[in-house]
Order: sequence, then structure tokens, then C-alpha cells
Amino acid sequence: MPEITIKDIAKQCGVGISTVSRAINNHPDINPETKNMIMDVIKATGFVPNNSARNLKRIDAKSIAVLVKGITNPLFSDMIKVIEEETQKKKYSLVLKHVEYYEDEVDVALELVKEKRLRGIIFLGGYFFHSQEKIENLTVPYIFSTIGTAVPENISRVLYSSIAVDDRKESYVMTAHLIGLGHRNVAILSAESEINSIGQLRLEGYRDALSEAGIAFNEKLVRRVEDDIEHYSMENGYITAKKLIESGEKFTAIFATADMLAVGACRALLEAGMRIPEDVSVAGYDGIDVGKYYNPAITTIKQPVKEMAKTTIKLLFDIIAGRKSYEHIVFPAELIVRESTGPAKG
Amino acid sequence: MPEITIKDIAKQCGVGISTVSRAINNHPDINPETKNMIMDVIKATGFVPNNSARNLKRIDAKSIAVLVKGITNPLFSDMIKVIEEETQKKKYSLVLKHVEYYEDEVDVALELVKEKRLRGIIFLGGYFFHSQEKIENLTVPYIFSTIGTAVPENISRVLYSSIAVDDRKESYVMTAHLIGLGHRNVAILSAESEINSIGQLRLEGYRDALSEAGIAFNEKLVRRVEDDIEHYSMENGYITAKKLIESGEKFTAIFATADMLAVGACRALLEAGMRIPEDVSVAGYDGIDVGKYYNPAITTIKQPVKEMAKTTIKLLFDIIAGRKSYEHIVFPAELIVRESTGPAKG
DNA sequence: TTGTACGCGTTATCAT
DNA sequence: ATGATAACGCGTACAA
Repeated sequence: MPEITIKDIAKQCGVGISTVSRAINNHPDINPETKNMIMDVIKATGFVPNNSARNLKRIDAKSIAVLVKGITNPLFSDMIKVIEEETQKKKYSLVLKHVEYYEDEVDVALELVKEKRLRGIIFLGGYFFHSQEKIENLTVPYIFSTIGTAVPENISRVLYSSIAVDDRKESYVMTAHLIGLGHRNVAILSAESEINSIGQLRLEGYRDALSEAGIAFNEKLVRRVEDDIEHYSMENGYITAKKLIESGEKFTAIFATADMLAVGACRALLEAGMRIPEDVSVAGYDGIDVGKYYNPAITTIKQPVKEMAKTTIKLLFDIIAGRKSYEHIVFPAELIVRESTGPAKG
Repeated sequence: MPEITIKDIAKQCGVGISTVSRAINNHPDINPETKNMIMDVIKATGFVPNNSARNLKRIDAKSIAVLVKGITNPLFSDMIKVIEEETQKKKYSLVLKHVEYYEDEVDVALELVKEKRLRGIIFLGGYFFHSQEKIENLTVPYIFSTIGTAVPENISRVLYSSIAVDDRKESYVMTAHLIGLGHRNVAILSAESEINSIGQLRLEGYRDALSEAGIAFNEKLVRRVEDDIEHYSMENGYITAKKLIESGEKFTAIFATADMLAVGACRALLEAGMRIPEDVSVAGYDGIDVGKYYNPAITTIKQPVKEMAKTTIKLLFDIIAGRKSYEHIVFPAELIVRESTGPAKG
């Protein structure tokens, strides 16, 4: 089928191509009558301009992009919402791009920058071990928002910006909370083992608290989630906690390094006939809704998602405007004690 | 900054533009040596082809798109995963596009078809009250996958395809289950009131069951969720259930028309000192993970999400291949009785 | 196997 | 206010 183009519209209206273009793009230099007439024909024919051609020609798109790796993460939804709002306020348009787990987010970014003439990028999720060489090709400002992400340590810090929570420290806080309640055998449900991954950082915080309290680190209490299903899922928390229980290893508390895992862990404990927190305390991490509504409500580390998102987008626009060149901001998180943690048994 | 183009590469390599193009696109007619040389230069310079220009030229992209309205819906994640897999098997590429709640999904589709030379579209989420006129401009096959969606009733059914669950019937099944347990005062947590919205359909199923059992419909037991926060969220379930409780209206069961709402409702009941299901039964709808892991596990209507997704993508490819022209498929859902529903009190 | 030249649909520039 | 025309960056006939 012969796609209808701006030329056809021009012909049908008996005007020049540029006049049609003016009508479409709300240009000032056009007679209202002509414009109306053209718009009528466009409506009637159902003409839709080709974005590829537009992007090709357009110098300036006034748009930024968010590259999201792991759309499942409920924390991202909130962040994206905030980013969308702020972007609109600045009269920018936002390109939301979902990156497959097997894709390289920098490659995707590189493509997108050219394709859409982006002015900036926000990376949400993913691990960042990109070659400095490659990332130097990214000629627009970009920010790593490290919620569910590790900050790239192998790249010069002046090259990029980041917004993060100190995962190691906050994880320490949570573990210390449990130890403070008298728990000596604290199991941890942990995900990725890659260096600098959040999973790893949270594990280190756990070890920090242990060693500070003079508690020997027990490898058997560190349970890695299944690798072949989604890492931070309730199912994985359930499976991993179940294995822990069946292992016979003694513990009075479980620190699940994500609320999603904590929910699954709770279920496993309950099914095994254990009470929470009377028999076993359960702690999560992230501060997502489900922990608040679960029964029992789950003690967690709440990341200030909205504030982080606001800061992220503000920083990006500051960099775009040349008011800043880069910045690395660490946000404090908050320990929220709810019903799932209590004094150690006995 | 002067963006680097295919011309620059050609010049630097001392070859013609088309040769570079051949190298990039894995064309057969090219000397491996030449190709390697070119690829090296591309790597070194960090050249990335401009997708807009490519799309503009390319006649055939072998790609389809999924337009998702309401990325928050956990059901969508599963569907998308399946669709991605099947699409890859067919050697097609998939464009995943998030549609804002205020955007018209057909407009977005129209744009995208031109921009990316799509061969087909799957609509996930959104309400479909589009003018037939507009939708007739959509010249590629499209399917409405009605999970969290209402099928467009105002458009000729030969124009589109749909994959759905009979919301009214399944809702009837759940309500009948509760009535069968002896419940006479069943409250319902319901969302949208637009005609043919899933919220409305599920409400009708509820009324069907009531009238069949000879139970008078009590308007006061129909609780609409807050309109200004996300409809199908735990928070909304919590707030709405709390209001119901505080209203003093008598009920022994709550049918939450989404599992997310059910979770919030459970929390509200528990906080009010009620036991589930001993004092009040709670039923959900959708069959998402959280219901399975909640305490108590929530009785629900499980939509066969994966099967539906598989059928959707298969149907789309059938239509693209011309093996079919359109089809409307209704999937049976499954009542899963778990811990949150039991005999009526007293 | 390789290079040249045209056109994809649009916007921007320059006349008019 | 309007129209002709040159890019935008790439793919692809076609010629070599």
C-alpha cells in the first residue's frame, strides 16, 4: 500500500510542502485559514507524519531518555512517574526505553542518541561495567540512578553522574538492627555475586555488622537465590528460604536483601509452621508497598525513591544547561521497623 | 559536534559508502578482508548507524510492536516475556512501547507503524473506545489482548482480533463460590464504572450471582476505589476496605476485583482485628504471585496469562501471514481456592 | 566485489 | 504568508 505522505497532502490542498509542514508543526508564519484547511484534509485522510524522517531532519528534539533494565522492579515505576512529570514541566519529551537483560545498555543509548537526538540519558537498573572507551562515545550527559544497580567503579568518576543509596551501609544498619534484637544466627538471602553488584554490596554490609558484633561469619547462612528464575522475586525468596529451612541450619532471623524475597521467605516460614517474628524474624530491603501490606508487615530499608528521582532529573537538566558537569550523590535510606522483626527467641 | 556518519567511515577506509553499508548489514557480497577492515574502523571510531535514516529507507523491518498502557500491571510482565520469546523465534524484532495514560493508543500505533515499518501490533491494557474511522487507518493487523482491558464494542468485530477472559462470567464464578460458602453479605471492591470496562464487567458478574441466589443487591456493599490514586493498587484496596469497615455496613466476605486490591483489603481487615477467613472471607482476581505468597494465601480467579500470550502472538503471525483474517478468542479462567475464603460466620 | 547516485519523508533555508 | 529546494544519513539499484 502506498503510504500517504506530506506530499500527497500538499497536492490535495493545492499548497506547497513547506506550508503543510508549517501547519503540522505549529509554525507562526502561516495563515490560519490555510492551516485549518490543511488540518481538515489531514484529518480526513488520516495522514500521520513519519517520525523517522522527522528525527532525521530535526536538529533539536528537546528530549531525554530513560533506559530501564528490569521493568519488573516496582521501584522503577515510581521513579519513572516522577521523571515523566519533571520532564514535562521542562517542556522536554521523554523517551522511555526498555532494555533487554541481554542487551548492552550503552549500545542502546548510543543508538538512541543518534536516532532521537537526545540531550540526556538516565540509566535505571543494570550493571555498569562498561569500557571507558565505549562510554566516552556517549556525547550527551548521562546519569546512573543506582536503585537496583551498581555504580561503575571502573570508569573515571568525572565521566558520569550517579544517584545512589549506600547499599553497604544500609545493609549494615539492617543487620545491626537484627543483632541488636539478640539475633546471633542471621541468615541472608542474597542475589548476584558480581563485584559491586547491589547483591554483593548488601552482603558486605551484612558481614560488616557481623564482624563488628564479633559474630563469626557462617557461610551456610548465606543463601544465594536461584539463578535461572527472576532474582528478586517472591518465588525465589520462597524457594531459597525453603531450602534454608530444610538444610537444618540454625537461624533466628532472615535478612532478605529485597522485600520481594522477604515476602516469599515469610511464606516459606509460615508453611513450615514457624511464627514471625516469635520464632524467626524477617527483614527486607527496598521499601516497596507489598512489605507494608503483608501480614506481618515487613521491616525494611526504605529507599527515598521519589526524592532520588527528583534529584536525578534535576541534576540531568543542570548538566544539560551547563550549570554542572557531574555529581555523585548518595542518599540516606531509612530503617523502618515493622512487625516482622522482634527479639531473638530464647 | 559533527556526528560521525557512514560517509566518514567510507572516507577513512578509502571505500565506497555502499561497501560500508554492506559490512554493517552482513551482506554476502563483500570481501571478508574489506569487511574486517571496515569493522575495525567502525569499532575504533565508535560509529553507530542512525536508526531514523535506516527506518526511512528500509521497506521491510520484520518487526511488530506491543503497546502497553499501564506498565505497572504485573500481569503484563509475564505476557511480554512470552511475546518476546515467540517473536524472536520468528526472527522478528519486537518494539515495546509504553503508552501514557493520557495518550491515545491508536494514535501512538499509527505513528509507530510509519516510523518503524511495523507488520503488526498487540495492544495491552487501555480502554478501547476508538472511532472506527480512526482505527481503519491502521493498515497492519492488530490484536487487543484484554487482560486489564475492555474489548471495543463500538467497532465492527471483523476489523480487529481479541484475546480475552470472560470477566463477567468469571466474576460470577467467584461470587457464586462465596455465596456457596454461606455468605449473604458480600462486599465488592470495584474500579472503573465505564461501560464495558473490566471493572464494570466484574461488577455485573457479581450481580448475576447475587440475583441467581436470590440475594438482594445492596448498593452500600459496592465500594468504588479512589479515583485519584492508582486504581488497582494495594493502597487503594486498603483505603477502600477501611472505609467499608468504618461504614459499619455488615458483610462477611469481600470480593476484591483484583488481587492487588485484595492484599490491601486483607491488611485493613487484620488491622481492624478481624481474622481471615474466620471473620471475613477475602477473594481476589487475576492470579498474580502476591496472592499465592500472602498470609493468608488469597483465593483468586487465575487468568491463563501465558497461554493467552502465546495464542495472541500466534494469532498475530497467522494474520500477518494471511492464514487468518481475524479471530475473537475467549479463554477460560480458573477458580483457585486458597486460605482466604471459608464458610460464613455464624 | 566495489563504487555512484538516487530517493526515503521530512524540516530548514532561502527566495518570492 | 508561501513555495522551491537543499540537506538529514542511510540503503540499494545500477553501473563498473
